[in-house]
Amino acid sequence: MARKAQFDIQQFFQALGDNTRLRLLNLMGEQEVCVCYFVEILGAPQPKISRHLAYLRNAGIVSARREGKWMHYRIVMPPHIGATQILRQTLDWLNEDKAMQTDRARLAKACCAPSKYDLDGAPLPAAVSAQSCGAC
Amino acid sequence: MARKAQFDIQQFFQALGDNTRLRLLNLMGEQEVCVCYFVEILGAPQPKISRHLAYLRNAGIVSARREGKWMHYRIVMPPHIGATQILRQTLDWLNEDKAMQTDRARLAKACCAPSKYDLDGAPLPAAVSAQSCGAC
DNA sequence: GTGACATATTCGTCAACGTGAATATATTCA
DNA sequence: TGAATATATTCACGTTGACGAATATGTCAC
Repeated sequence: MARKAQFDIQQFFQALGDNTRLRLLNLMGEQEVCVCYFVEILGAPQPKISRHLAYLRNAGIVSARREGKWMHYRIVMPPHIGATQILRQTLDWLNEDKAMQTDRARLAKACCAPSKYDLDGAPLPAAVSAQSCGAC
Repeated sequence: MARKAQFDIQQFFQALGDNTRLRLLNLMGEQEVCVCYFVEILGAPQPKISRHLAYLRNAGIVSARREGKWMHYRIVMPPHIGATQILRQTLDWLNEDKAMQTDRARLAKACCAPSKYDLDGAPLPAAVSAQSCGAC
């Protein structure tokens, strides 16, 4: 018993109906991102980020992976192809938004920026570590 | 001043995050539908239907047209193409749901069914009146 | 005008959500 | 073991949303 709940349309859209969560999804895009970058880039208190990530996880939209002290979150495409397409469409939509572009730009150069959260040693997002980060 | 507010992503998804509203959108599909059919088919109190329709209207997803005593609602595709595609995708998704199919089937034959709301004389949905409703 | 009908709005209540502050848990290092 | 760091959870509070019940508005027929 206590089976994993079936994917819920209503819950899916509710999860997308918050700007903070949209910003998180926008930053994840196709890559895995460490929580500390969310905190740094959104400039929001860490518990707030954590709660929204838990909400997304509970809705089945993201999954988490622990790596030492750090937690990595990534988007997991829904089991339903329609939902997957909607999610991709949404990410494309966010791509066009000015503020969202700024967020992504800040993530791209986060490996160079000092921060109050001290990201030295924090795991880099996949896309950043894959390239050599020319800005450094 | 008091310009029409810009289309809001967050509000858009919030509007989709309720099952009653999803049922309403599913019934509208591409056609215009009279409120009395919503009340009849959803089997919900009329004020509840009206409030959800107002919510959708406020989010810019549907528009209303008065025809005598009756109000017709229809989906109005959002000004942003990405939102339009998401909305279409959502309608396709709903199309696959069993309960949503039942709702649409009941709308299709609503012109034949007697009802406590007495739909005699109520305006028929466009798709129903266009065809000759073979079931009658 | 009055009455009947279709729809919209208001009111009160309750649950869900978003938030900051504080605290708890988990992991690593010494 | 204990300290330091990263993340999660809890608590209290204000806001929003969904709801049933009651009421208001708008339109038509007479």
